[in-house]
Order: sequence, then structure tokens, then C-alpha cells
Amino acid sequence: MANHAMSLSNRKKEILRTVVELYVKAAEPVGSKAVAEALGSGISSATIRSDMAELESLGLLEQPHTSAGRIPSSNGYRLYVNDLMQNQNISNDDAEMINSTLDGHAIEQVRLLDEVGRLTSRLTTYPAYAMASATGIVCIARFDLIYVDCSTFIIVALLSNDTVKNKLVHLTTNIEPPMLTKLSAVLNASFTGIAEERITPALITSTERAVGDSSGIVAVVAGFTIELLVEAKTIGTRVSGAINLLNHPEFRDVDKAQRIIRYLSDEKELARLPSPESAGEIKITIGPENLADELRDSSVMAIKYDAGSDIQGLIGVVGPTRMDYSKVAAHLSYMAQGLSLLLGGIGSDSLQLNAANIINKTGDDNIGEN
Amino acid sequence: MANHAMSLSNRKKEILRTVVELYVKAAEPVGSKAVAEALGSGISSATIRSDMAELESLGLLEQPHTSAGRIPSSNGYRLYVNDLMQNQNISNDDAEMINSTLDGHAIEQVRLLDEVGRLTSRLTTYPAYAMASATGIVCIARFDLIYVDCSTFIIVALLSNDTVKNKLVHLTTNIEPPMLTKLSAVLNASFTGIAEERITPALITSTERAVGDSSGIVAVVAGFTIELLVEAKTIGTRVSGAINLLNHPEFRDVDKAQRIIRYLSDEKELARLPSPESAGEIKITIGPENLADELRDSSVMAIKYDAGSDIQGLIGVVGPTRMDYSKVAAHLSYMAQGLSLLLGGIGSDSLQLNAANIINKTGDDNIGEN
DNA sequence: AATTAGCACTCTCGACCATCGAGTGCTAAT
DNA sequence: ATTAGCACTCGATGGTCGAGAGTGCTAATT
Repeated sequence: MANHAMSLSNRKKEILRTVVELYVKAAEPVGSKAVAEALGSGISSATIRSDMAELESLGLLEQPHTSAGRIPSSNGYRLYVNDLMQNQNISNDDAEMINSTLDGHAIEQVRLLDEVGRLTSRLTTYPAYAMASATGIVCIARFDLIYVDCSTFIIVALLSNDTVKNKLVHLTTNIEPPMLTKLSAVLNASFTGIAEERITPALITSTERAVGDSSGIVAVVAGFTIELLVEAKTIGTRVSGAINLLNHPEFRDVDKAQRIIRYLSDEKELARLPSPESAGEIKITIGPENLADELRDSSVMAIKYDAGSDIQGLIGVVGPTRMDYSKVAAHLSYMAQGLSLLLGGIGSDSLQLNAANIINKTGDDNIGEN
Repeated sequence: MANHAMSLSNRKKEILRTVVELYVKAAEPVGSKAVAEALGSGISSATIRSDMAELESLGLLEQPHTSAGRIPSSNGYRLYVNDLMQNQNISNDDAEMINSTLDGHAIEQVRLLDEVGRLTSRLTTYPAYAMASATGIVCIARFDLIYVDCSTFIIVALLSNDTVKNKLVHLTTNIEPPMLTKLSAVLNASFTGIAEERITPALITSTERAVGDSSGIVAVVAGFTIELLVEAKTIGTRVSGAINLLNHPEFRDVDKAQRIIRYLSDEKELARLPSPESAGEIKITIGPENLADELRDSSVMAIKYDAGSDIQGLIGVVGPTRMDYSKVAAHLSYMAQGLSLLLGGIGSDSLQLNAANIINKTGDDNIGEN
């Protein structure tokens, strides 16, 4: 298939490109006359007609019915994306919006992710998803137990990826500060620096014995630890702007739209979406190239970015195969570049910070029980 | 209008009720014959016809066109909801699902909210929104500063509503444990127990002087404090299952559906949606009763629940005026009751807990900067 | 006075059909 | 190799028609 590009005359390539671009714009089959006009280069529609017939027999174009124009096949799109698509810059307005979103509330990671997804969706007019996850193994770097009152304490855990988690614990048994101190020491000895799967029941019982705990506090801390380590690997996934699908004529069929939106709202499925190999690279899967049945006549574009120590982020967009690949690519690149810069992928260690200008990522909460 | 109910014969009430119920079920105008059959009480369709004509002239029913059946007007729905609707119990299956959601991962408040919204939407088949917010004034109950290394520490703040927030702070200046201890004491003296608006620049400078801080650490803590107090008032708002709208024939018009979904995805607007006076009560606004233009031909049902000390939650549902008010009411009640119980509104203090069965609400995270 | 059977009338909806036009493939001429 | 010309195909558009559902009214019944 890849050698199609080689064997195609330049004119045929131009025709294919034109068909794709016109079809992307108008969502209607493109006729030979329209191509001739768009091309402008004095070639008659009859010539184009025969070229288009050939492109069709190569499987790059399709005809919805005999007397209609042509639309690109998924192979056609693929060839377009690989060889024909021209790089595009995003508009100043769009760049401005992205910049201000990134500058603006670069606050909490989860929220930023949210904003990014929302903006991407809005700019591209397709549903977008954004997620971030740890690349390496996450473990607890240290524990602190804060005594609140005789039946209450707070667990604070600093993770290896600079994330802090906490939990407010209420007991019916009493607990005193010395006990907490002891507990804290033992926990730091036993549960830090190890991956989640190494926190076994055996480890828990031996720790309980070491600290002389019969009330199950150690078990609670262990449960909390496992829970947060699992959670820490994925910072979040969010789909934004799913309704945008409805703007595109291929999803005028409500059922079709619903099927995809439902699919997208399943986080598990989302995690299985195609993902680029490395940061900055854009991965495009077109129509039947998608493994998921639900996406068989849609396309997915995704880009990766570095989000600091051991964290990688992903922004993706889902749309009809008649997607504006070039525009979306431009948006995704710009976005990913901005994010890498902001979250300091590679160059981050050299950033100068001072207390007055402390980076403001953080904050989370916890509700205790009575 | 309220006296309609009084002046209506029982038969007319029954007819109205039947029309509403049949219409809710089938989404098609209801004819006199269908009512006669549903009613079953040997009354002829002709009689019903004249009654329906009267109900129409009272503004309780409407006729899409001359030769069609009747549909309830918004006044008709209102009367139905106020006087005619019969309490309904939710199915065992549904109860089971709600229970397991509440039991299951009653973990983090935000996540629970999410789950609840999602489930509500699924069970009712309408988009749902869930939010929770502090009713009283929130303030910091205590601070703890945890020393990590010479340029890093963690702020842990316990809020008056049993929420714990944290932030990882990196400095370029050095800091030593004794300084942190001192800082901690001063912070606990100055910033605890007061509302967000009382943390003024003046207070900050005076605190800085007291602790001998020139590097701006106090300012950072103050900023963090303000930020989290503001945030603490609203735990979150989330709309789930917006696509469900598309299932209902009144939203087959894609534009109409989009308008509402767009409206619902604006958090600010959401906060302005009608809300019941007190916990357990269901507030229903029908069609034009809604202030927002976008909801003029939709209905909203919402219920409040107690979520523990000073926190109230809200679950709501948005749908066409042809909503299954009775079914939704049943679901909302059950849900709210479950939540009140779980999050321990009133009776919570008397709940028995032991360490082995610690309530599992919590956990949050924070990303530091390099 | 209320109820009801009967009937004429209204209006929507789907089926059927003719027309229109965009676009094609082919052929013959350049 | 390109192109003008032409016959042909097929969806889209719009109009007509009949069926069916439902109404309102009238006259008869209780």
C-alpha cells in the first residue's frame, strides 16, 4: 500500500489531496468539476474524471453511488496523511487562547488536564481526551502521621513522583502521640520505597507485630497506601466536548453519535486508545485501523508530552474519518509543546524558583468520617 | 391556578393523570379512546372527549393539531406533580445498584459525587448533576508543616469541615526544622479559626514580622490558605450522562439537544439551577417555570441531602417536560436518603466505628514543582 | 343534565411517482 | 495524452393521494 505514493503521478496526488481537502471542508462528495476548479491549473474535468476513476480503482477514492462525486477511502486518507498533508500553523487567535489557558491556571494538574481537554475540543470541534500517567514505578517516599486528637490522626504520604496524598482517620480506640511516633517510624521502615504489589498481607502482619498494633491501624495505613499507589499511576482521564460530535454531519444519526460517546465515556476503553511512541509525535489512526469496533468509521489523533519527572501526558481527539487532520495536528503540536514547556519535561531542573514565585501546582482534599 | 385541583371533578383528575402517564410512557399525543381503555371504568370515549376538551380550555391539556390527541401543558404537569402523582417505589434492582454504589467505593467525596451522578443518570435515563458545598463558614482548624529536605516542606491543613488539604513547597532558600516548628506555631496562632476574607495583607506582614520571615514563606502559606478556603466551599459539580438526552424523542433535534447540553456544561449556570429548601425535599421546576431560557421546555428535579458537618449535597436531573416525575422522584429520594445515611448527616455522631472498619473517605494529591 | 353512539370533518403520515440535476463513463476528435 | 460532447444513472425534491387516527357536534338515551 505504501508504494502507492511512489507510483502516483504528481497530478494524481494533487487530485487526491484536493478531494480530501474539499471533502473535509464540505462533507459532500467531490466531483471532477469541483476538483478542476480548485486545482485551477487549466486541466479539464474530463481528464480529472479519468484520473479519479484510476484513483478509485487503486482504492484511494470511493463513490457513494454511481452518479455522485468521490470521497476519500480510508486508504486515501492514510496516503494523504502520510505524504500529502501540508503542515499548517494555527491561527494567532488560537495560539493566544492556548497560551492564556496554559499561563492562566497552571494550578492543579488534574484541573489543567481538564482545561486542556476542553480547549482542545473547542478549537478542533471534536471531542478530546486528556490524560497523564506515571511512566516509572511509583512508591511512597515518606510517611508522616499527624496527631489531631485522641481518636483522630492524619496520614500524609509523599510519593516518589512528588505527589502528596493524605487521609483523615477516625478511630474508636484511643491513640496517643508516642504511639503515632513509633508507628510512623515503623511505617517509614516497612512501606516506603516499595511498589504496590510488594505490600503483602504477610508484610502487614509482621509490621503489626513490630509495632504492637492490635487495633488494625497498620492495616488501614497499608490499605490506604495500596489504594493511592494504584491511583497515582494515572493522574486522570477526561473526555471533553463530546457533544461537539453532533456538529458533524456524519453523526447526525443520533444512534451513531451515542455509540461513540458512550464508548468514550468508558475510561477503560479510553486507556486502550492508540498512543504515540514518544513525546511530540502524533499518532493517527484512521477508520478501520482502529481496533475498537466503535471507532471503525472514526479517526483518532493523539500526541504525547512530557509532564515532568516520570510523568507523561496524552491529548487526543476523536472525530469522523473526514477529520481536518492537518488543522488538528497543528493544534495538538502547539498544545503539547506548550505543556512540555510548562510542566518542564526535560529542562525543568534548571528552572529558577524562589519562594515568592512558587509554582502553584497542588492541593487536595480529604473528607474524614465521624 | 392552584384551585384548578379543587374545581376538577374526580373523573377529570383521573383523565388528566392518565393522559400524563400515557404520554410520559409513549411520547405520543393521547386520544380519548386510549384514555378510556387505560381507565377501564366503562366510560365511553365520547364522554372523555368532552372532558378533555374542557381540560384543554382550562389550560391543562394541549392539542398539537386538530386531529391529534392531547398532551399535558406545563400547567397540566404542575397539577399532576402537585396533586395527582402517586408515590412510587424503585425496583429492587435499582435499589441494589444504588446500595452497591454507595457501599462500594464510598471513598473520596469528589469521586463519590461522580459515581452518584453517573448512576442517577443511568437509572433515570436523564442527564444528572451532582454537587456538594459547605453551608457554614469554613476555616482552618490546624496547620502542620512537614520537613522534607532543606529546600522542601509540606503544608498540611485540617479544615473545620474535616477536610484535609496539602501542598508540597519547594524553595530556593534553605529552611531548617526549627524554623518550621516556629513557623508552624505562629501560623496556628494567626491563620486558624478565621474566615478567608480575614486573611489580609496586613495580617500577613505582621505574621511575617513575628516569625522573622523574609523569604516569603508566610505569604506562600497565606496564599495557599486563601485558595483552599475558597475551594473548600464547593466540593464539586459534575454533569453525567448528558448523552442520555438523545434517547428522548424531544431531543431528536440535534440543535435542541446541543443547546441544553452546552448549557449544562457551564458550571456557573449549573450553580443557578433551582435548589430545594431543605434536605430530603424535592424541588421540581417544569418548563417555563425555569428561569433559564435554555430550559424553557425542559424540567428539572433536584433533591438535597446532608453530607456531614456543614456540608450539603445536591443531586439533580434535567429532562424534557415529559419527564417521568414519579419515577425520578423515587430514585432521587432513595439516593439522597442513602447518601445522608452514608455521609452521616444527622445521626452520624452516633455511628459506631472501629479501626478495622474505618470509613474510607479520603485522599488527595498534590504535585510539587522542581 | 349527563352520557353515548354515530358521523362528518381535519390533519398527519407514508407511499408512490415524476422531474431535476449533478456527476459519471465512454467515444470520437484533436 | 487530453478534451469536448453526450447518453446514462441515481439521489434528491416535491407533489398527489389514500389511510388512519382523532376530534367536535348532534341527536338519541338514561
